[in-house]
Amino acid sequence: MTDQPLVTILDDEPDIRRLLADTLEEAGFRTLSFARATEFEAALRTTTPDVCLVDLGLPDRDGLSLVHRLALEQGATVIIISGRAQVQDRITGLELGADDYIIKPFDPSEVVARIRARLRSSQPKVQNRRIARFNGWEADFDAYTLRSDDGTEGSFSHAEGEVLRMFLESPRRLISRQQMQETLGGAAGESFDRAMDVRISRLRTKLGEDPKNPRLIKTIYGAGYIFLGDVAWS
Amino acid sequence: MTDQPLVTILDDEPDIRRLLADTLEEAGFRTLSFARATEFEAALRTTTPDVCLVDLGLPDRDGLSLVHRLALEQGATVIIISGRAQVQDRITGLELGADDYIIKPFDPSEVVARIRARLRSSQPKVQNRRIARFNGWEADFDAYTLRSDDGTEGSFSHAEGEVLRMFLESPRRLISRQQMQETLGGAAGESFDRAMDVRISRLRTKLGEDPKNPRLIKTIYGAGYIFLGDVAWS
DNA sequence: AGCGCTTGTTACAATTCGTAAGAATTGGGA
DNA sequence: TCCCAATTCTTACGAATTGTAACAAGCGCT
Repeated sequence: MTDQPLVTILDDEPDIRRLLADTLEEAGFRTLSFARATEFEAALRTTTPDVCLVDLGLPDRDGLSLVHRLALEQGATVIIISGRAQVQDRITGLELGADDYIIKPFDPSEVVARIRARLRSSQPKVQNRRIARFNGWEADFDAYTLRSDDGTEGSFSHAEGEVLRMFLESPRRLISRQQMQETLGGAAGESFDRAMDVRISRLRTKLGEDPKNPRLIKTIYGAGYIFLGDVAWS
Repeated sequence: MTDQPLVTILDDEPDIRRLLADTLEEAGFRTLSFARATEFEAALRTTTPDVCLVDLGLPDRDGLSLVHRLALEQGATVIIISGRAQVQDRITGLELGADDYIIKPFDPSEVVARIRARLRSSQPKVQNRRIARFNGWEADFDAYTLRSDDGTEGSFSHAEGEVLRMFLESPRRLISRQQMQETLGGAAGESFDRAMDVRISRLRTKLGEDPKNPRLIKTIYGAGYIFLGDVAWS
């Protein structure tokens, strides 16, 4: 799959084959179409498709046993396309090893989307770091680090991170004290609200805020806090 | 994961939650149910579900952005359950990273079958992968050796390897102390062992970590540990 | 038994974080 | 404008959590 992914189409109706092939190629896939299972199986000996679309109810073979062999024994990714819409049909199809089950009549765009979903899940999952950039700062919520554009690098604790995350998730929006306590798990502690202040105070210090004139975390007297900043998550 | 797969259910309707939980548990899954996205996200910091069922149209958050963060950024397996049956809804859901899209009203048995299909496709990762490379290190779990790119070569013990493997199998994920005790055979209800700390301390030493500023194994006070590193198994 | 390696336990140092207390700030009314 | 009470900020301290060195127990090998 170094190039474009290869999708095979196995269906006895020429119209369906053509519709699928056109849509998929337009979406950037290579396709190979087959009308009969025997042809398809012959081709499998020389090619390894990334996804196999298989129509059930083929004339020359029991579709389900084909799916079973393909999926469970050969480890291929199989999507069933079938006119049989009963729940029981879908369940047996999936239990025989199919990765998805699409009902006719289908929307070609949805087929594309479902193929992409399958390809995605077979890719090695690269976990992105949860990083937020704002006003000259970069907060890494996996590494618990806070880097400034001027080079200073520090770290924040878990409790500080919870507060910072709340701010960064809803910038330029008033966050009431009570709201904070609820989301930050202060279920039992009644005097937890003082702790909140301390967390914010410590966070302000780490962000280099001027106590007289905070630019990022502003206090709204009697209402809560508001975080001013242009946040971009990545 | 070693035990039965864990499925999380996020839906604001209690009846749906109960229906899904009952069916899934009867089918042999462990389940965790949540009514609101914030609770669910809080739990995600300490647990790693195998499959997440997410209802769109939650009151307290935009469901699609949640799916996006879950699926593409955190690499979770997400199945959307939604009352919105339009093709376009399904396509956007899938393109945002969902692995499947089930329409309400659904048949619980089909949900089970689709969950199984997802688990099946993520199975091959538990194969004979015994060598991991990460951030200039190479850990061989057959030879119990640890090689660094700069040439130094050492070995690690079985106990150290257990911890290291846990980290390498879920990088950038918070691993709670309790979770470690459970998977590493420690009996529950035991007086809290400091043994885990010592294992980690020794592992840190072997990885050449700076005690003041660990780069790979970070401690989250009151929560657990997190392993930062780009892991590639072979 | 003797040796080396691994692993758990203990003890003490370091860090985190809530609480308390007093200082500072805000907003409304005299 | 000035004053006062409510609210918020900051600092210090202590309990809980975690790091790590030192010691001891267990195991395999010769």
